[in-house]
Amino acid sequence: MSRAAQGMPEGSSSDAPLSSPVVSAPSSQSSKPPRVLACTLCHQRKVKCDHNFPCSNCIKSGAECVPTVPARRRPRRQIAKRDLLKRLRRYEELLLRSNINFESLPDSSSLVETSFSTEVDHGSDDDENSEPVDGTESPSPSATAKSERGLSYETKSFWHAMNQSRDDIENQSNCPSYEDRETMVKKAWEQLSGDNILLILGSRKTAANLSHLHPEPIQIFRLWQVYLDNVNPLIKVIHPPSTQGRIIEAMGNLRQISPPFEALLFSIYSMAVLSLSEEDCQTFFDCPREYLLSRYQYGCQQALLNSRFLRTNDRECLTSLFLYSMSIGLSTDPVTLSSILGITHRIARRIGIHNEGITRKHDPFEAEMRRRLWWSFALFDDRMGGMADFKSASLGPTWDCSIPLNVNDSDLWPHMKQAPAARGFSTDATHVVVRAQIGEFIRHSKFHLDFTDPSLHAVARDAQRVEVPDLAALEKMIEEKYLKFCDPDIPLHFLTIWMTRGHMAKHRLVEHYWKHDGSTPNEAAAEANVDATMSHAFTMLECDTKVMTQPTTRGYTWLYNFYFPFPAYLQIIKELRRCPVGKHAERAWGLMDENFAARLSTTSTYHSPLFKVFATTVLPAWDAREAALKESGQTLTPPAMVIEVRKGLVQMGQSTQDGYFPKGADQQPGNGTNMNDLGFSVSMPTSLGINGLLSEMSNGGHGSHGGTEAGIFTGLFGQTPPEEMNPGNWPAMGWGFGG
DNA sequence: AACATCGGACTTTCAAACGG
DNA sequence: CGTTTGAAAGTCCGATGTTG
Repeated sequence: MSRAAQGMPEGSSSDAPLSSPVVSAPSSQSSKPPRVLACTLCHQRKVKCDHNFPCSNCIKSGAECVPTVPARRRPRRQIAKRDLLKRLRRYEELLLRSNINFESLPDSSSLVETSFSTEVDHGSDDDENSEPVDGTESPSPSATAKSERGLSYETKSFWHAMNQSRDDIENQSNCPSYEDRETMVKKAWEQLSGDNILLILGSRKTAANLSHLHPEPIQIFRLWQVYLDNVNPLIKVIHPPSTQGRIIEAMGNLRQISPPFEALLFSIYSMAVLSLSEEDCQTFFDCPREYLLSRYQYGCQQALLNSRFLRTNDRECLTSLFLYSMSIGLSTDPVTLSSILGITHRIARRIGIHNEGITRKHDPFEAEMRRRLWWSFALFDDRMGGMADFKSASLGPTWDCSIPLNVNDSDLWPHMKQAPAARGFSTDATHVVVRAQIGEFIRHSKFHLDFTDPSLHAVARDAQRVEVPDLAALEKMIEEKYLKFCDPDIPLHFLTIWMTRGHMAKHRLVEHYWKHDGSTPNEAAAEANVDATMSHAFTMLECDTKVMTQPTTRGYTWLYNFYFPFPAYLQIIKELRRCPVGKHAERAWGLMDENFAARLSTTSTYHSPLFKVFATTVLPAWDAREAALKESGQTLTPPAMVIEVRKGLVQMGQSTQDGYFPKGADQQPGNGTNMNDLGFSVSMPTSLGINGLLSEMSNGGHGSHGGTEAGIFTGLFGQTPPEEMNPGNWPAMGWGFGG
């Protein structure tokens, strides 16, 4: 056995890899060739690595060869010294007891204490994320802030409470304070778990070098520009003026980026690619969109692992996790995504970005970025929760994070002393502020809570702002305070105007269902109900079509792919089945046809279970209309939507004569479908197709009905045989559609 | 038989201690 | 400030287990 060769990086000399060599001693200025570490897989498997990239082992096993970055060297442990001194003191005691004379060390007991403190200091040595506790971990008790509504949402500190009752004896001793103990306990947990807790995105013992996954500098800049154009205006979780310089700096040395910032970079790339079309990706990057997306999402995963994101206190790391979650949103199912968002939610709450009391302890810039992140997260989480039939998503009354300020990016700067005043006109942040305003109302509203968690009514009552008593008042306020200042010629403003109006219509529709459970006193009232619901549904479709057909807002559709207006379709189809040639029919078919053309007609695939559900919802309504008109001797040309849908069914190998609900249509295991291709926005396993669509209905708007109606629709359809999905049966199945 | 896992012997690195 | 020390980091052999 040639042990002499062990530990020698054999590939480190002439045959060093062309890319991704890892320098283990960056501080060294010597001309020594950089040390190349074994790749993560060889390291983990404890086998000889040839130090090439990719290495022969990885090539052989078909694994991705990920170079290792050297672990941060931990300071030496002081514990041995402490043990020695402790032991020495014990032996001295024994000598004393045995009446043996000896020369004692001067005050060895104090030395023990000293070294104990030293040990505490070194306890957290290796945690890259153990950045200074910035007030987020253990809020000072004196600062238990009351929110502007008089309610305190900040929790008491158990450790501090213990400290309050500390007796004098303990005060006099050299015992660490309870706050110190809290830190010690936390650090001990970190030491105990090491890096083996990285269970979510995989686990590895060593950090990976990701420099080879970054695009070329010019492409980094292009992706950043795409992010600024398409993504940032809709969520505002990154502050461009202060981030751009850091990106340029990072481009200079991609190997020295801090893990959280690297995660942020990859999340920016991922979101930028998400917002681009296939053609754009080919034109700008000469690569398939799918390839770019998975490459940068993989980079983001690895960077998050390097950042130890599960233990992070870093707002930017959390931002990366949020953006990463969004970027996978269109290619995974809502249940999985909702679970991942659950982790994000837990981290966010641990950091305290939902809590105004904690947020206000930060400088105005950081506080504002925390609010923007929380609101974007809460709205998205709520949307995904709704689609996953998870009723207790983020949008509830149990937190007090303020609405982001309506300010321009140039009004904010890191370490600013005074928070900027909100502008009285439209700004860079208007879109997110309007979304938050609606979310703020919805999360306290009775109809929302009745559909999510009625036990929170008392909390909502205490916190509800009186100045916005109902949806009509909210709509008026939003129109006058924000939309009035929007210029429809500016794409973002155009989007803000029409999406807001569409979402308001959706909330009115939901509220209507909540108020009117189907029992109407007379014919006239029933007619008025139908008129109202149809009017809301029409508005939803009109607004959605406006946005989806506007070429200048094409870059923004990535977000609104999550919001297919299925509630409108269901409401309209239900009414058309009831009354195929009624007063609403003409307009209804026209609007659905236009919306279908804007949302779905470009699809080339008809193999989705969601398409089947859509088809089997629409076609019976058209057949009913045809039959009714035939009776009166009229003939009709079917709208393009009906022709397309029929064509799609034929392509699927299903004849309409076989019935609209082919056997097992929704029961094929593992038949995942990317609904983005259909404009439905999510990919989901077949078995989730119906619920997903239903939650689309439940949540077709603003992401404000987390789990609201989803459960109701699931209750209606979740376990029912396909035949019972006939919209004609809806009213009989427990939920009042007003019929 | 081929491949994967992992204990542990061994080497390398470098922060801290030491000594002049 | 150069040298020494020794703990931490890194390498990978070879025994053993698993799989096809």
